[in-house]
Amino acid sequence: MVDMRTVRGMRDLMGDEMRARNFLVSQATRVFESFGYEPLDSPVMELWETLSAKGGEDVEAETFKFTDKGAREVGLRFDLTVPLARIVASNPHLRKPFKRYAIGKAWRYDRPQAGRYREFMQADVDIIGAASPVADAEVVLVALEFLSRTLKEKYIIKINNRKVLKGLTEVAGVEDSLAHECFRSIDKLDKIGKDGVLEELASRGIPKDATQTLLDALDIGGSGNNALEEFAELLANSEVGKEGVGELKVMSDVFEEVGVSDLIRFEMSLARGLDYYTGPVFEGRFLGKPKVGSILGGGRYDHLIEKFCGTPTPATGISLGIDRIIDIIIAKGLPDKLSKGLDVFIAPLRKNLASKGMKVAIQLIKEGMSVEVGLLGRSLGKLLEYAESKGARYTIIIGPKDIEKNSVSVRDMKEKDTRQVGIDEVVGFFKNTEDKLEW
RNA sequence: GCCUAGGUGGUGUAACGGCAGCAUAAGAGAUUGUGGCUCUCUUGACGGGGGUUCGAUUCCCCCCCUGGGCCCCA
Repeated sequence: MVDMRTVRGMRDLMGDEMRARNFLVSQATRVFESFGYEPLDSPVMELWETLSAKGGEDVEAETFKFTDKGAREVGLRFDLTVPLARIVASNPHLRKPFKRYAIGKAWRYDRPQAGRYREFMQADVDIIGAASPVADAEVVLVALEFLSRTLKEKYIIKINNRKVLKGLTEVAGVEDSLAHECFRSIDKLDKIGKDGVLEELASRGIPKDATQTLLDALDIGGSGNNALEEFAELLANSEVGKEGVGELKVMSDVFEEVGVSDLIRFEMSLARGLDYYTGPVFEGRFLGKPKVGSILGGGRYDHLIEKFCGTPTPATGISLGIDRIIDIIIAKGLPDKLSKGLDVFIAPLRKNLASKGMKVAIQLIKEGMSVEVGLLGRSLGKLLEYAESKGARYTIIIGPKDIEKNSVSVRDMKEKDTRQVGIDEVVGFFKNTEDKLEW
């Protein structure tokens, strides 16, 4: 027997899970196109040199990296942003702003846990060449629109700014060399609480007189401009801090105007990944039952493209974690319309009547209906049972007696009512009952 | 990579150092033209490898996988 397991951390998507993913991908595509983003795809594999451009030893540890048969060092992409940066850098004449979306798989050599897979799908929008925080606000609005159509409730997007965090360390008197250690600790607030952060800060060598300022800052947060006023107050003596707050203010004004402020929280404890972001950062959370970690993340990365081509290029973007959202949607129970079954099942009662069945099926399919023809030559009872299990609204029975009369039997599976319909009038029959078919 | 709890048919579970049982799903039939009930039958499991033992699914060790935590989350 062949070993039939999947590779660690990777999964097959069947039935409802795949229906959920198709739904999410189609919704994401629709939303992205609505906002004027252009589709883009790129190889799942990149040269190792490209993937490592972001720097950091951790990248290597968490990448599927190997040597191909031509002795090239390659790896599976760990996000959709690095490939984008490569493409933008190698196409310097793209008209700006370049707004593109990409939906595809990425791979990370992580330890698998609930909601954390080694192969997962991301849906990404990015804006290249726009330095204004309005661009940052836009990608957040794209994500909000997607969430309102899919999860509908119980979600929030947290926002902060790397410049605000930098300012915070200045105000608190933390050395630059410890700044990243510091961010890493306070980012864990949700997970380990204030006391935990305090311990973390101490163990990472943050001076005691600095920790009080940092801890107080963790309380700052909320929706709308009021929270930002507190940010500004705290960072009054930091130029970079004030700059960061100013950017958030621009974003906040957009959210106020659009009327989505209650879905946004500005939080000083949000840091996200290191090295990579230069300005606003975002993270989305689902507040309901299955805890799956962040469901989206993103931010501004104004220096990444420069690393490839030397040309300073502002950029911002956001990534939706499709696999985690699949898990949420499955747990919530799939909406009926996603699991909607067949419009019509066709039950030939003799094998030699299958061709008649196919003929009728094709006619209905051309009308846009979903139709399946029974292929196993089972008894009528079994065929009806199967039709029911596939959610068929109607079953068309084709047996010798029907053919004698040049007709078929159309059974309404809900009403359990069967009537004779001429074999050439089937399409017309369903056109007239079209309003009954709730598509 | 580290710590920790687990792993029995597709799914959910039971038992035991000595025949691995139940439920459900799936397939066939009772019923070769009108389903969902019922009845009968069938298929299908001890994650893998080593050790202790007359005998291991059970006890021990290693590995793999899953969940939780840590590290990390580009």
